[in-house]
Amino acid sequence: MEGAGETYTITDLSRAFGVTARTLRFYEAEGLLHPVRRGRTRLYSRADRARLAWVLRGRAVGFSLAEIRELLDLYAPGEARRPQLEAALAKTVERLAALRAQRDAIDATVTELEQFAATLRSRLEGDA
Amino acid sequence: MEGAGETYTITDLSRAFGVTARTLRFYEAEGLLHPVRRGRTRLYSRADRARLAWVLRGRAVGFSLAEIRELLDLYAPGEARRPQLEAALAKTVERLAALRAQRDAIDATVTELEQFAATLRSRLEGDA
DNA sequence: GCTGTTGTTGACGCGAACGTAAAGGTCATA
DNA sequence: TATGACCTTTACGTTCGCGTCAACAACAGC
Repeated sequence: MEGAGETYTITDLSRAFGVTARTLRFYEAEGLLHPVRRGRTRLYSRADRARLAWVLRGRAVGFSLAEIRELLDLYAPGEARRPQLEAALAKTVERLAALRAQRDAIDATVTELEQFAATLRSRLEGDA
Repeated sequence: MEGAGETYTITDLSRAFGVTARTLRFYEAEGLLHPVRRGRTRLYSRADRARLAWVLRGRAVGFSLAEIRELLDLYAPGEARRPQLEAALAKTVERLAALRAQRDAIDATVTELEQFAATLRSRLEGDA
């Protein structure tokens, strides 16, 4: 019974998520992560791990780091007054709409690529 | 009965698609569009229009311009020999897999954001 | 004590996707 | 003819998301 849950070094996390240490330091500089320090070295908590997972998924779906930071800040209100809750809800709804639109665009592209693949296959067969 | 179908000026197209003329010239320099010239000024055909639509949708779903150019080139084979058809098919299948993965990531994020929105709403209601 | 591994903070570099002048051609219209 | 609208090329500037040294500290093992 030492402290409060596991901690991770920067290489632990970088390996676990397939990013470089540089990336993690950059994310910290951009306000996306806030690891504590033991001396000078960074110690990442499980909360930091979860935040990182969020960051990477956000990035994968096309959010900019600035947008991701916004969303993360909405997630960690601390003390949340009504107008801020409303603002958070509004922004969240906004993001949802954008994400759904993006998914629709992807679906449309997938459909077209599937058709293209089908014509390619038929041309290959007819050539056999 | 003049020529072969409508043509568009650079501002026609930029307005129609909500991009700047600079963007269209840039896409041409990158080999994504190939408008003909009347004198020095660019004339875009309906085929160019369709290509542009493809480019913008590709960009919206996260493709780089280089990837988009690849796909466009696959679409316009001219004379297609078997190994090139096979290569085109392979790349297309690859893109499809990537797109489906991205869509899944988006779905997961949408789900989480919906839950977050729900908790925000309940906190706002309980506060009423 | 030396080497190696892992960590740190700058600071400069880079590719992608354009933005933004700068300097000028062409055409219509007043 | 000159004023403006629209087009051109050339070329440097900018933002984002890191990569890549450089120079140093801290600790482990031989």
